[in-house]
Amino acid sequence: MNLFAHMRGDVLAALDGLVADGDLPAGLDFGNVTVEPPRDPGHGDMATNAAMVLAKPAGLKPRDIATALAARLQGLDHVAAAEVAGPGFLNLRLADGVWTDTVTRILDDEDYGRSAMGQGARVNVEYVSANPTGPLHVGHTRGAVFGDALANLLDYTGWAVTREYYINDGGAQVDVLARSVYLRYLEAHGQEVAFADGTYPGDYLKAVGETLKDKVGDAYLGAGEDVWLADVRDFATAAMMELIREDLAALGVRMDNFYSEKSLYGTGRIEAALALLDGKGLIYRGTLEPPKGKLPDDWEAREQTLFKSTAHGDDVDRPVRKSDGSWTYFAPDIAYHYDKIDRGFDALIDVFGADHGGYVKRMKAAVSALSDARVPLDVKLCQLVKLWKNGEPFTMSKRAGNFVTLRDVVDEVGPDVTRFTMLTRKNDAPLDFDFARAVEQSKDNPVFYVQYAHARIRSVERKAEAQGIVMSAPVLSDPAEFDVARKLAEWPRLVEIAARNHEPHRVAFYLYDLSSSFHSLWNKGNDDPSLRFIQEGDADASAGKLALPRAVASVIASGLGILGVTPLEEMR
RNA sequence: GGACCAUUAGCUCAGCUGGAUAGAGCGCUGCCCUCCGAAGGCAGAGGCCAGAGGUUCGAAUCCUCUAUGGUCCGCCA
Repeated sequence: MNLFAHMRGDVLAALDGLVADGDLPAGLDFGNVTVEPPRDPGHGDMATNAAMVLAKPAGLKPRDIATALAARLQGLDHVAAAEVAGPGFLNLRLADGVWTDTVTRILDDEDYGRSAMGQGARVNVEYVSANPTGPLHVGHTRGAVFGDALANLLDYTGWAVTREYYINDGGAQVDVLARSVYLRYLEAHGQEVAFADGTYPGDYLKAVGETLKDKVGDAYLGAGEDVWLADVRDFATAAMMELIREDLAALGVRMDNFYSEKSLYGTGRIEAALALLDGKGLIYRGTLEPPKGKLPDDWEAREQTLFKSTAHGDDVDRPVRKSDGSWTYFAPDIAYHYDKIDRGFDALIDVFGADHGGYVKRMKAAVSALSDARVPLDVKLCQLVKLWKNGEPFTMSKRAGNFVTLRDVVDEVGPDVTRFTMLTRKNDAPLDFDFARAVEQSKDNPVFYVQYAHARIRSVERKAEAQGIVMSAPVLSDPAEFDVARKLAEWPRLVEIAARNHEPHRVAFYLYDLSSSFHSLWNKGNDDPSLRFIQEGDADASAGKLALPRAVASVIASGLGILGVTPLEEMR
C-alpha cells in the first residue's frame, strides 16, 4: 500500500466533496493533482498542489481552494494538521499512528512495497546479447546487472517478465570465431600458428581447440574451409555460449530464454517480417544519400533494399539487404522483434551498450511499424564503464585479447559488490568503477554503507534473541524514530517511480538514504540511551523498540533483492 | 555535416508525470565512544543547476538556439 497514493485518494474525495457543495465548479480535471513528500521536511509529511493546478480552470484563488480543502482534510482521523503555505501548497502532517501502522504493516507483510502496477502485463527484457565470440567483459557486465535488476524491478511491480538473450550467431563474426578456433585446433596438433588481423587471439580459445581435437581427431588437418567451417562454427559457438552462461551465473544472472539469430535463417521468418512491412508500403529499392561531412574512402552510391524507417521517426531509411543481396544485420533483428511481438508481449525493453546508440531509432521504427504502434519498445543504453585500480585507468582491447572480463571483476570484488556498484549510477551516465573503492569499508562506499546497516540490525537481533527478548508491536516516540518510519513509508512509492521510469538505480539510492536515516538513529542512541533498541534490564521496552529496525532490515532486504544483492548478516 | 546522451558545490554524483530556501558522499573546519559495532554520527563553510531566449501561477526539470564533453554515423555485427 502506497501511503501517498492513499492520501491522494483522500484529497480527490475531498475535492469531489467541494464540487458537490458547490465550492468548486464541476467538470474539473484532477489528473495533475499530486501528493508528494515536500522537499523540506519542515513543511510536513506530504504536500499537495491541488489548489494551484485547479485555481486557473476553476477561476478561483489558489489559497481559497487550499483553505477549503484543508478544512475537509482536517476532519480525517489520520490527518493531524493541514496548513496552507506558500503560493497555495497544502501541507499535511499525519497522525503519529500512521507511521506506527506503517511499521506494523511491514512486519506483517514481507511483500511490503510490492505493487500490482504492471497488472500482469507481459514484458520482454532483452539484455547482454553479447556476440558469442568470447567471455563477457565489463561493458557486458553493466548491461547484465542493469537488465537483471530492471527485470527484477518489473517483476516486483506486477509485470510478467521474460528475461531474454539474443545470440548473434548468424553473422560473419562467428566465421571469424570458427577460423580462430581452427587455428587453436592446429596448435593443439603441435603446429605453429599465426593470428592474422581479423582473428581472435585470446587464450580462452585454446581449450576449445583442444576439445575440438579430442572430438574430431586429425580429420580437419589440411582440409579446406568447405570441409570444416560449418561444423567448427557450431562447435565454437556452443562452447562460447557455455562460457557466457557460466559468466552470467557467476554474476547471479539467469535468463529465461536464449534466442538464436541463426534460427531465423532458412525458415522464412525474416522474409515474413519484411513481407509484413512490404505490405504496409515500407520496403522499397533505392539509393541512400551519402553521409554528410567526411565520406568513407570507398563510398559509392548503390541500390539497396531499404526499410522506410523515416515513416516511424527515424532520420534516414535503413538498408535491410546488402548490395550483394544478403541480409544486413538489421533484417534478422527486425524478424527477431517481430517474433517478440508475435509471442504476445505487451511491452519490449532492449538493453544495449553505448555503442548501439545509433541503432535505437531504427529499432523503435521497426517495432512501431510491425505492431502498428501497439507495442512500446524502450531502449535503455548503458554508457561505458571505466575501470580504475590504484589510481590508474584499466584499458580494454578485445582485439588484443587482454580485455578485462566479467570474471576479472567478479573474482576481485564478488558478485554482490559488482552488482550494487554498477547500479549506483543511472544507465545513461558513464560509470567509473574503482576496484579499491568498491571493497572499501567506509561510508564512501554505498555498498558497504547499506550492508552495514543491515548487519547492524542483525547484530542487535542476535543480541536480543540471546537475552530472550521477543519483538512486540512497534512503539515509536522520538523524532528520529519517526524519521526512519517516514523513510520506510516512501518505499512503495519509490518502487513504482523506479519501475515506471525503468530506472533500477533509484532503488540503490533509496537504500542509501534509508540506511543513512537508520545510522543516524543508531548514533543518537549513543548520546541518549533511551533510543537504543535494547533497553538494558527492560524486556518490555526492548520488545517495542525492536520493531523499527526489523522493518528497516526487511525493506533493505527487499531492495537488495531487486538489485540481486544478498544482505549481509554480519560484516567481516 | 547529422543523430543520441551528458553538463548541478573544489571532486564524484542524486534530484519524482514542472513545485516552496536545489541535496548526498569525498575533501576542508570543528565536535561526539566508561555507550547495542565510532567500519558510524552531528555541525559549519562551499551553487548564476554550462550560457541565452521561450512556455506559466511556478523551470535544474518542458521547448528553441549556442558552447563543451562522450558514443555513433551506407554493403560490421
